[in-house]
Amino acid sequence: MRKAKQIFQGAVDVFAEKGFDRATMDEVAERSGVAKGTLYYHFGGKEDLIRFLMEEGVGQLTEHVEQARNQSADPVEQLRRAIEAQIVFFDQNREFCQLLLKGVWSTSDRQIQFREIMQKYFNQLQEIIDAGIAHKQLRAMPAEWAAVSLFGMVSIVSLRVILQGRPIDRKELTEFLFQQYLYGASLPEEKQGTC
Amino acid sequence: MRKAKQIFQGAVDVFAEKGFDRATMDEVAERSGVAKGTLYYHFGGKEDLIRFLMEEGVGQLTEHVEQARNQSADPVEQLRRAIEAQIVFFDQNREFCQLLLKGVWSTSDRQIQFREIMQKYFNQLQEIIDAGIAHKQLRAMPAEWAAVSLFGMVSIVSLRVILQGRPIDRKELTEFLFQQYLYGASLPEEKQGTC
Amino acid sequence: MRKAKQIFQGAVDVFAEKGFDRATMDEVAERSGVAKGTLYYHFGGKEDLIRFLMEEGVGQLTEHVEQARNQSADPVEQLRRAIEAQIVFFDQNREFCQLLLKGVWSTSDRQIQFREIMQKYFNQLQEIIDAGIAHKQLRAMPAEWAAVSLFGMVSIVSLRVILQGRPIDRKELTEFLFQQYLYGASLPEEKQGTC
Amino acid sequence: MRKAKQIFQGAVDVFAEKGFDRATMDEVAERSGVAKGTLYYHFGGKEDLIRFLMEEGVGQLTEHVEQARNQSADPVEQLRRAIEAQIVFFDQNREFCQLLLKGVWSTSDRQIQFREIMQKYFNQLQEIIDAGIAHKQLRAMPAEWAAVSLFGMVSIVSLRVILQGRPIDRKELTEFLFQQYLYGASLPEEKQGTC
DNA sequence: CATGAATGAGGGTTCATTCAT
DNA sequence: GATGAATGAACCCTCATTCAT
Repeated sequence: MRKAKQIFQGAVDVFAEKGFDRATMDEVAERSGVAKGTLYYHFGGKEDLIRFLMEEGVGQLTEHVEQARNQSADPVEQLRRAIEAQIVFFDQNREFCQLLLKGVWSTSDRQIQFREIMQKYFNQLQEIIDAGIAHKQLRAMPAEWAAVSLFGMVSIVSLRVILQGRPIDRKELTEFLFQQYLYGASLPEEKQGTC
Repeated sequence: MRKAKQIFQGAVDVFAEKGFDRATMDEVAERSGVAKGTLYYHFGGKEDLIRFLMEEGVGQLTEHVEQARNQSADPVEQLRRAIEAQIVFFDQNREFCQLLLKGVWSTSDRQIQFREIMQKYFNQLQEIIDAGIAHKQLRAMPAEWAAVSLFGMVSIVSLRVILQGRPIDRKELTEFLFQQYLYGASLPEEKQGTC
Repeated sequence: MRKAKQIFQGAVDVFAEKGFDRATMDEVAERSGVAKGTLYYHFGGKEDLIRFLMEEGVGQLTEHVEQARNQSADPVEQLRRAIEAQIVFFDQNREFCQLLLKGVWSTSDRQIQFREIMQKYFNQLQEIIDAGIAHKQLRAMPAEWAAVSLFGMVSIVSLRVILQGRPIDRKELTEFLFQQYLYGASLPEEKQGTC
Repeated sequence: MRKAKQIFQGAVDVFAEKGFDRATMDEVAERSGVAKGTLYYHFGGKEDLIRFLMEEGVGQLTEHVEQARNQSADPVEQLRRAIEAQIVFFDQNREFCQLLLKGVWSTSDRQIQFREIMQKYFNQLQEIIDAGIAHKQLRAMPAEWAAVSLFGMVSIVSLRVILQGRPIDRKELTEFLFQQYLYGASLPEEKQGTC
């Protein structure tokens, strides 16, 4: 089982750097420190390896966010923690972050399985949003769109920062995205009226 | 020049369907209705063709949004029109929409040139946002993040709908995203205080 | 079309020498004097190439025997000519002869298609035998077995001689096999009784 | 020694089904119910295993025919019994039958060793034929060709029947082949003259 | 004796690119 | 301008063999 772990790490690195199609199994093997045959001893092939990577990674992300979320019962607070947890996870797993977003937009053969894999994660966000709506803390809106747009916002900005190679100021980014998502871009004063 | 147009269309289709790496020049030629040699007569090669596609497409998108934006002087109204224009453009150019988002996440070799290509578009969004901040209609925030997160939200949700194969209700989607982006997910009542 | 001919020749040589499975496409290309890619430009792949070879070769053999046979109306004479024609053909196409017999015994995936290909040839032999039986020149017997056993006798002995690298004495071998097939191994005297 | 027996059986099955080259040591191990390493503990390698299989099998066949033959002193009767014994053996060892015939036509590397292995068997047939000629029961003919053509006839027809998956009617097939080999395809009446 | 994880040379196939026509 | 036959580097994968346990 030692080698399987090595392969996982090496594969994430290579796939993140080169993309799924341009990455070669040769390079995965080399970067993992195992022989090419070993890849095929542990995984069925390239596509199988990719699927495993995505499932494993999204599983970890989901669990990570789940834990963060469960530390509060308040939907809005859960939202903040979920955003923060996603940012932290992406920051800690920069390669996987790239991998994930590549997977999301990948070829339609893979799109289907990725969509299934991602669904677990989206469902979790939807639960939070639905709870927020039920508690009258969030306005009524299509929960699916709301979840997807949240994911889009958070990940696209996170990745942008990651790709610039800069360290992420997690607090600052969380705060920005939380504010943005919850209260939007308009001036608070304006919203709160001229009483 | 007739052939070049054919190639453009065929290439967009094929690349959108298969992704940049899985699409073959053979298939591009076939779908374009030209011989393979002709591709190389008009374009330097695969990467050159891809770059041309992206520049051309993003140019069209930018121009499309630019026009929509210029119909109003009010930054907030410009924002609404920009969002709507992007949605309309994506809806009218579904293949290119997929292409664009694939390009964004593509291999780091291409990422650099794509980032440059996209910059024109982001700049435009930033201008609007900066103007909004200057006019005290939007709250102060990092304009780059604001632009990127807007783009992320709009495109990720648009693509999601497109991929589901459903027709887009442009008005409804625009309204949702505009509201979401400007006022966020929280209840308006709460924001507007208890006057 | 020039290259296709080259490939045919090279492929027959290599497959005959190494067998279908041990022969490599690399070697076929090299021996044909074309690049490896060219093989795949002209043929779908290894299996396709093999199938083409067999069909083409058996077609030629069948036609060759057909012509020889048609020079006489007498079934027994046709039989003699068919045997001779097969021996001549094998002697002239020693590589293909080996190929053919390898194909016959090959893996069950290929066995099916080979059996179909061979059927054309067997049918021809059966026709001759059936005619002989109808004309009371041959004894009544299951025509399929008779055809197959004829083919087995002729080819197995031919190949044995070919593999020993000796030149075939076509007349002598034809005579032996014709006598053997028609009158068997027993003494003519014995058969013709002690009148 | 238990394992060696298991391997023998599994190997015969797999090699007969897939052919020597397409069969893998993995599958032999699996079908034998032993670990892959065990194969290499008992046999030197794949080629060694193949050679062992062939020698063992041909040895059994030779012995089987030897016994049948020895039950009569008459060369012609010996011939009949030899044919029958070969058919019975093939029928009882269908997998080996396929294996044997695959081996005969195999790659020239193996052809040499197979030819040596088969020689024992051919020698036996030649002995019978030579005795028949000496006793004036068979006509004078090259004993090698006579033996090889006998083998070819019997085995090619036997395998044909086996591959069709039909049960062999041993008596009927023996009779046909014996008649065919001894008296040929021509009408007996014609042969026995018009006394 | 027996095992099975690990290996890496080698095979079939793909595909961007070239060039003679 | 346009073509398509030809190319060969590079890829994914297989499988006989080894060796530490």
